[in-house]
Amino acid sequence: MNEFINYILQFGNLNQQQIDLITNKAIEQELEKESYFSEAGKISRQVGFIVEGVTRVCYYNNKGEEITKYFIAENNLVVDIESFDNEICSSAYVQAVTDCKLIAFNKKDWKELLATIIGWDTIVHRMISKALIQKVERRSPLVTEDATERYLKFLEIYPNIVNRVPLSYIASYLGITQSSLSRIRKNIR
Amino acid sequence: MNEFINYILQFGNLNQQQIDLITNKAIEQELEKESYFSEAGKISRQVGFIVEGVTRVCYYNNKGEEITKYFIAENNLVVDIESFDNEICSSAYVQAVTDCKLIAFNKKDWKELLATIIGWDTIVHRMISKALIQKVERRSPLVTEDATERYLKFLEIYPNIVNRVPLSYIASYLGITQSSLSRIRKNIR
DNA sequence: TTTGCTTTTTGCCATATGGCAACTGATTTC
DNA sequence: GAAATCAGTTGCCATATGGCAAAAAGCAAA
Repeated sequence: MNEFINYILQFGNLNQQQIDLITNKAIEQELEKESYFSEAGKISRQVGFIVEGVTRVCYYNNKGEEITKYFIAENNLVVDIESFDNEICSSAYVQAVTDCKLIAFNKKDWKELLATIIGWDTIVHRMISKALIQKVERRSPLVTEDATERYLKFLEIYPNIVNRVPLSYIASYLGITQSSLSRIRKNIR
Repeated sequence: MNEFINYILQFGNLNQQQIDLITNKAIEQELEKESYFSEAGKISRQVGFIVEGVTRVCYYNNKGEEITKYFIAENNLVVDIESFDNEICSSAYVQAVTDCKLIAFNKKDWKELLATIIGWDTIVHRMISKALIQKVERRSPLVTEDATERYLKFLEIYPNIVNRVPLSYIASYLGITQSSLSRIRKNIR
């Protein structure tokens, strides 16, 4: 739980009482490898924070290929914000890539906290904005770079997850085939 | 100005008095083709809304190539939110691709509005979030598709700007060379 | 119209990546 | 320990895209 408190305090100040309110609503949750935190076609009803493990957001393109849109590892929020906020169906899956431990809030509690704690909405907006900006900044450069550079960039951005996720997931994140990625890795060493 | 009012009212309600407050702070501004709304290395100090014209956000990669990160056309906010909010230097240019008319707010006025108008902060957060989500959703699929599909997707997303921007900008947006894009266009017809 | 300038198209060849299938190596299951 | 399974690697060849330079087309100024 400390990790989460530290995380949110990066974005604004809260007193102990407020922190306790938040902590009381938090549900510790385990997510088994391969299982889903939220699914395409359903409305996302939880906000999560990853304490341990790696997840990914993925979807299927019109050729039926599974595409990894991004990875989310420890100490990050995990929420399909568009689905959660607007109560519309999600278009992507959030899947545990390894066994995960998370802290989660259901929608009712989350709303209650927003209504109760002065300044919590600002903190939330900052957290969400930062996460969204990060997604753009990470994904965008991939479009214009060749496969090797993309992979190197992936290593920079996610230094701790290369050895924890299947090659095929990384390949689909980078927009190349698994074979190509395998060859690229050989050439880098 | 009406376009802007309609735009913000999509994200929440405001009474006439509040709208007037906003309108009074708004500065109508023209931006000549090729000139910059904000520049890399500087802190962005304005929030803009495009009434007419097309802009793009671009930067230079480590090979010195100019990359178009995205286009922003009429009826959209234009702001480097990370730079504006956190007062850090921007890493990208916002450039007029055609002559533009915009409505702009300087930082002081913008802050004043946020402090004065109840609910304005929520509206702003919604506008920004939506814009950010849109950026992710538009840019992300490009990574995994081939050049022709990217171009078709570009046409869908930006139906009204193909003929208003140089081919080279579109090519750099799609992460392909201008020659390739030219050939792709030939094949599509 | 002519001239000059910019943008777009095209040709030629090189190279990166894809597609597919076989192979290897590690891990699990019986 | 043998067999099955799964993830990753490799080989072979096809194809898309890049790099570069020249040609063509479009556009604006004189």
